[in-house]
Amino acid sequence: MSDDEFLRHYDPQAFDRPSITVDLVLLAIRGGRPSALLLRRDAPPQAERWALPGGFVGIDEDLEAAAVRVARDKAGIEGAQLEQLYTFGAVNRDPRMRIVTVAYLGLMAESAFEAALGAALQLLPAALEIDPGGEGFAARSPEGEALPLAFDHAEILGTALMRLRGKLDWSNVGFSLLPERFTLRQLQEVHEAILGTPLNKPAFRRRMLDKGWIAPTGTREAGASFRPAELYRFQPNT
Amino acid sequence: MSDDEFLRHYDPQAFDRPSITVDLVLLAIRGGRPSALLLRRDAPPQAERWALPGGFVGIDEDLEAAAVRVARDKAGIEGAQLEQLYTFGAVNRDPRMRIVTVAYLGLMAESAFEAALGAALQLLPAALEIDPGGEGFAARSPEGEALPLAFDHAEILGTALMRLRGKLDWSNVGFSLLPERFTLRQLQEVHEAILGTPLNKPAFRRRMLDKGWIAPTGTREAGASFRPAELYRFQPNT
DNA sequence: CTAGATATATCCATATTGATTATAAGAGGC
DNA sequence: GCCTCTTATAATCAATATGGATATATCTAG
Repeated sequence: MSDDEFLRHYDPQAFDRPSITVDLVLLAIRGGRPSALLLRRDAPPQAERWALPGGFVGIDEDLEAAAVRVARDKAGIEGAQLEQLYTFGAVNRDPRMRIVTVAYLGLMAESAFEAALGAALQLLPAALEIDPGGEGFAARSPEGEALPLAFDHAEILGTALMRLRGKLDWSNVGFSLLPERFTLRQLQEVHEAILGTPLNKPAFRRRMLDKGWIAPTGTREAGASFRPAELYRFQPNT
Repeated sequence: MSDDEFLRHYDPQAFDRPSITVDLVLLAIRGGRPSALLLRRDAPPQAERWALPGGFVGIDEDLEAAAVRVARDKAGIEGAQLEQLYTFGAVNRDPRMRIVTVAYLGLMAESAFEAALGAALQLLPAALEIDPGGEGFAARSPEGEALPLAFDHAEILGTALMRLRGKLDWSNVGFSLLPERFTLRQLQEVHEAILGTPLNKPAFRRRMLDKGWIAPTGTREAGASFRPAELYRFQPNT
């Protein structure tokens, strides 16, 4: 069934007010690149395109509660830390009917990302390649194919990447993408993946330590064939 | 009619999906303080409390179009420059029914603010006194009385002030609050009003000029009984 | 022409940043 | 046990940005 055929059987005037959904941008740094969890649509409209996990907001459900529920039901993620991103409400963003969606951004460590992939087999990890020039990006499958995105989800993902870059050096978003204990090099790699540019190592160390956000744990990374680095943990500012 | 009495005649289950509204935070710097345009509610619920201008989003209306329409119809502001602020959707934020509201932020020069006050007589200019400590604020009438705010509109206004502070030194929000041509001292006063702290004058001048955002016009301010200052205009970065 | 007020420019001490170089600490080969 | 390799961590220096103070310029009012 094509999009056109589907729409012929759909009554867009069935309701007189917009529906409200939440859509989730669930991100981790995977192999040095920001990556999002996407679902392949198997029914029209936009069949075979890739979409963000989402769902309708219940009449007695807070927006954030709906987002947490979608994270659990569609991505197998329990107790996700979600932040409201932006609300998308263009009239024709969904061909079926008027839907306003509140996008949420969830950040997780690579291990949680892999766990979600294992728990919900329909999920695909899409690497988001940031254009060197600046604004745009491309979503690619693990095999390197460009992924066509459904509806306005490319715009939502782009907004998420911009938000991430903007908050990087004054908020704790960097730590949300790392395990509880991490080395300074891992932290720097996360920053570099988000910014898309290499950073100066000593200056980065100094800035991070001076901010007072991280505390050494006294333990060191294991399994390296060279000098192991100190493990730090995130410590909200006093 | 009290709120309780009103609610007894209201059926909160009349509809099965949330309604969507836009609420507008219309700000200017007035007499050295951030000030917002508010409307006094004359009917329950929350009668006699002060509310942000707002309205329902039409089924065939983009979110931003609805915000522009509300700015025109309820505040007499034509062609407002509005930026989406945040979406508030707590289940009980409105006692009548489930309403999700998308808040928009509009900045204007003091002259446009005064013009709006003259055009829509129901509007009240509320000065927003930022608590010295940090987060909170108080809304005061021109006579200095504390204004009780309706629904969650205090939270919305607080979010607007935080957004304004956050964007101040890397975006053009400062210029949106000034007339087309302005002196460096006016620009500094706007920044000080938003931050709530005095700023170093030579350092402020240097930073603003170095950013390349402003260009001298060659004309000078008039009517001063002392040396007139150069008038600058905003020039988006090349 | 002078006084008063404010704009604008200059100067210096200090903090921050980019970049390079030096030292420390572990693993593994011999 | 010692050497080498690799990376972590520290130290150093120059360049830049910032806070604060002072000096100079330019207007109005009288």
